[in-house]
Amino acid sequence: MTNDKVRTRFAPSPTGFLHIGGARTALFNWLYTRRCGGTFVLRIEDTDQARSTDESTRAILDAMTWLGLNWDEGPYFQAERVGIHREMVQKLIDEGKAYYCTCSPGALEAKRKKALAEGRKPKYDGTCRDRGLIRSPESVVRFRCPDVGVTVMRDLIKGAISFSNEELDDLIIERADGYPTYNFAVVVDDAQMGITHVIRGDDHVNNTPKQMLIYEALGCEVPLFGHVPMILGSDKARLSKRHGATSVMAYQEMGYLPEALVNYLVRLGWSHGDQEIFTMEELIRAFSLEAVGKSAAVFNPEKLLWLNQHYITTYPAEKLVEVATPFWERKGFDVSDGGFVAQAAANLRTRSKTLVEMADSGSFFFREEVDYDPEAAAKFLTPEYAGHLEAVAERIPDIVDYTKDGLEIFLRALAEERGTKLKWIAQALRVALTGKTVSPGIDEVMVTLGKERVIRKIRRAIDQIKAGG
RNA sequence: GGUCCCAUCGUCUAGUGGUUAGGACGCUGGCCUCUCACGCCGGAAACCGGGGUUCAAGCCCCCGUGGGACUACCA
Repeated sequence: MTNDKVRTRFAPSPTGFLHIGGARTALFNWLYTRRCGGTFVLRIEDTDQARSTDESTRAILDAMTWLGLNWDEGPYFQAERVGIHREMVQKLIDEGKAYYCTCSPGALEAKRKKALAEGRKPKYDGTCRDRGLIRSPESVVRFRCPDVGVTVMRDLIKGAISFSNEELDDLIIERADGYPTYNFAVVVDDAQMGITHVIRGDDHVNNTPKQMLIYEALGCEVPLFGHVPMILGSDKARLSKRHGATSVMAYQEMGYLPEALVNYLVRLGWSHGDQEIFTMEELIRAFSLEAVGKSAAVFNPEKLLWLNQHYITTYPAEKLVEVATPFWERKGFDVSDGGFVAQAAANLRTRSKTLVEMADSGSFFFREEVDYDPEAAAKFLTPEYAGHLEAVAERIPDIVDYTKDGLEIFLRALAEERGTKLKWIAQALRVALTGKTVSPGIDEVMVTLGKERVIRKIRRAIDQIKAGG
């Protein structure tokens, strides 16, 4: 499978953030390339001067970096390459394979509408095809498409697809402003950059025959194509903002781990037997385009959440601290004690689906004053439990084995001594220490908080009981 | 409208002519248990329809139906 001649590319247009669909396309390209030991090129398709922004370019690069999708060449900027594009346009004109056209957009639009209304196909009628026009300020350049014959694409994912050339249009390859259009620029750039495998979204399938014809007209070798299926929203419509977050970086902000997103995305449309969890190394070894499915997939946030929780619970401790810290910092907490943050994260990891959730549910670790949940307090911060709390606070200084196991033994013994059950003491303590009836194991919480903080919190809870009467 | 693509549990999918149609998320019953999670054991849940081909079809062929993409001087 190793083939270091393989050259792939990811070519986003910088008109917005990197979205989920683009990320998966980039991921498939990346995996395929790494699997082959080839070269992954990044090219920014910014020929649409009006919509492209530097901010978008930076956001796309950031997102790819966050996901771990490094590129070997680039980023190249398509707009900087217009010289080459124009040269190639001129070459086609000189060879009679392209021609100037002065049909106005308005006239074209009218013809399209009329054709549609009459049930005919809205195809360029070839008005300027043989007029032998020369360049003028309002002229565009059209590619002369053969009107007979068949173009067949052997897609790496979808298999052979054939198109009858008769259906193809004399598409515009250079606009009146002198900039190339997508279908032309992409061919010139891919050819010139020696791209061997074009892996992209399957919304490009219908563009492919036109592009293949341009490769041939240019005298360039046609690359191999692999069209990956779209990602849909829950209503089966193409994934968009109204289905929720679609920007990759939005997931970082919501407390997702890049490993989770990568793992989720790769399984959308690709599978390897029954395996659900993959490391990057495993993916690189197992990935293949043949195993990519042909049908569109619906984005399922629940499964992403499950994977995220899986990665949070299994992340190496040091990395977990690293990614979790900013979320507490953002809430204004003191995160200077790395060991303390690490313990808090360790206590919370199995019960957090996202880092945001982890930061929220673990706020009590960082707050001196406990925020008592009214219902919890009403139930457990009562005179009935004050004695238990008092006993715990009094005995803590003398506990030698202040560990999870040691505390469990201590609390059980105390419960027996006081003629109650562990659960009642645990719940009262839980509310005293965390303010809630739901938290990590009470012994773990006590260990993480440390004797002093625990005693202070218990005292404050007792005061609260006395005050509340 | 035309061209092209697609079709197994609600969702992601395994399956390449003979399977009790498997796994995962979610849902759900139970166990574990100081709460909540985690974990473990169990359950409900699918081959879009109709014709062929074949001894045998989820798998092959045809026709429907449904969904999607494209049909720009956007990419």
